[in-house]
Amino acid sequence: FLSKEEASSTISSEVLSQSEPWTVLAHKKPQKDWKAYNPKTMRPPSLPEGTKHVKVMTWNVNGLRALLKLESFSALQLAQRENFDVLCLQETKLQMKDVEDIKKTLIDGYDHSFWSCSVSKLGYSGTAIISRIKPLSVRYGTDLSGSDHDMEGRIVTAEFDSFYLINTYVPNSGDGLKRLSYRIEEWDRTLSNYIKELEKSKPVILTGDLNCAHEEIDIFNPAGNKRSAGFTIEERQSFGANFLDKGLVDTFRKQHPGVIGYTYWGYRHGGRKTNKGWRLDYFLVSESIAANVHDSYILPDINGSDHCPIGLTLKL
Amino acid sequence: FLSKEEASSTISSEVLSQSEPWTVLAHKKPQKDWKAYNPKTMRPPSLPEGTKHVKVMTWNVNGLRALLKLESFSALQLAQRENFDVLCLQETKLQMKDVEDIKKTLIDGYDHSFWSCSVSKLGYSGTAIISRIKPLSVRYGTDLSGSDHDMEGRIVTAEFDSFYLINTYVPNSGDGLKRLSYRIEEWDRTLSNYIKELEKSKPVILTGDLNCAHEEIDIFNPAGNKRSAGFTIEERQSFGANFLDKGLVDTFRKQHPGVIGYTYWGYRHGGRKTNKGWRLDYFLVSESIAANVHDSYILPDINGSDHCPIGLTLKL
DNA sequence: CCTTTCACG
DNA sequence: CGTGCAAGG
Repeated sequence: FLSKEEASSTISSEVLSQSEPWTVLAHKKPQKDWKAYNPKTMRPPSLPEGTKHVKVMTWNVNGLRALLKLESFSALQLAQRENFDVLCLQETKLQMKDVEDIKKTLIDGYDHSFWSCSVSKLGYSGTAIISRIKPLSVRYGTDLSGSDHDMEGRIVTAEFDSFYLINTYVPNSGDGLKRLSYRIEEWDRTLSNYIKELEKSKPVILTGDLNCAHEEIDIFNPAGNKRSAGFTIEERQSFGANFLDKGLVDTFRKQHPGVIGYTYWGYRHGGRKTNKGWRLDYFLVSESIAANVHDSYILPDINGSDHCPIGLTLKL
Repeated sequence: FLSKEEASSTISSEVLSQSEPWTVLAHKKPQKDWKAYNPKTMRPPSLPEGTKHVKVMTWNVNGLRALLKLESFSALQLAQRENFDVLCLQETKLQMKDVEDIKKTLIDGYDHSFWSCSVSKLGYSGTAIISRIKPLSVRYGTDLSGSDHDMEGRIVTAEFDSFYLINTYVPNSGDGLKRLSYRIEEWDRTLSNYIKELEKSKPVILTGDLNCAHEEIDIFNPAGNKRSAGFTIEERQSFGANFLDKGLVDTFRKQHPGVIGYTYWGYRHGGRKTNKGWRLDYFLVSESIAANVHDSYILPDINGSDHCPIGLTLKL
């Protein structure tokens, strides 16, 4: 993973030029005038040389150790291709005891990494921020007083010069929506309040697996998933009320209105092949920096997890 | 598994001519004048055409579904090569719900199969007898009255014209020998009594994973395993008292005195490569038919489990 | 080491 | 379907 040994290897065409799932129609009957997202045609040209900017990527890896075992995947290639400054991970499924070994595999340059692991359930959840820029400060959990009440390793915040970067893995509402009320009344509200506190000093970038497809355009089968975790009306309204209405901008949607861009395809029904996907992973940014977003993009061709990575280029 | 589709395929040299683990010395300092078993040189010539006989094989497969997934293994090839009449399996790790699907994969000719599955712990233990001869009767468990008290699917008996075939997976005494007293006082004694009852009507063949290396010759490191499950003095004495002293003959040992022939190599320390093995799998037969044994043999070159199959050719 | 179940997604 | 755990051997 970001391995030093492979630092001189070239980018493998096997990994980087896959089949193009985003060309598959999102639904048998595409509604209205929606178009499918295509990163090859819909990404803006690179920023002019010398423009000050930061590149952040975020990825729910669904088990980091399993991802690193795949020969088909080299995070080094990802780093070389995307040249990101900061990488946010969710569902690392690491235990604290694994972290030191994983750190050893990071390539040179990404020397600052911050790992939050579940202490209540081993090998569950887990988030991380890996950066080549040293953050001014790092916080685990949402408790501004400093004591960490996030027992499931779901949130890490890194403070940089001009923004806070919050990386979170929002709790899934679960089978039978058993955890729906916790998700909304505890998690979403607490997170929303935490963001408002941080925004008092600096703009915020909220990223990660927010575990909600906000609108019908964000899911392949809206009608059939009205009571599915991640697309209940409760979660969608909470997403609006706690994040968008509080002044965070959904950067992908702002840049690509009417564009279908999924970031998750369940393993269960071979969803990636048929593009039966969901958009669950986001970059939300404070309104004050929304105009600085140069590109909010999706990399649907990166395999190795049921989610794909997404990226944000922000002019500084 | 014994698949119909492959019925016309030839025996793959990949599977059948492996490296020859039996040529590896059993121990750095082989004791006395023990020799390593070599199936290529130590098996008698085939019986003359037309000699009435039965071929029985037995194998602890350590999870039948996993074995069947291996491309390296085709039970058809085993059937073609060994031409067995009856196959006894242990540690199938099947649930009753799996059995019908597994039966469909049996090749033509082996039309009679009898499956015992653990009902107390799913995916644990489990035995089966697969036969091309239809048995006169079949019994699950050791209760002669017929009701089955074997909750762990450890024993199936098939009655044939001239013998009973008992296939068993003897309980492991466990880490810390937690189950040693159950193993000896309950299992071995009950099994011994059951055999004596059956012998009143017909001779008995007892086969399977008896989970005991009887003598020092039957284990690679006797000194280091005196308190290991399967080589405790209690289990070894029980093996002698309950089976050998009661008139059962250890057919491999009778045919091959002073020969090291292991049937199990733990996965944990790559034991198969270094031949750090145990002889845990047996054919014990009633004295009255011991002279009919033509060959009691081991097939150490068959992979796919931590045990290898063993076979018995019995003249009728 | 390897295969099972189980929880979770 | 796939990851990671835990028990069993």
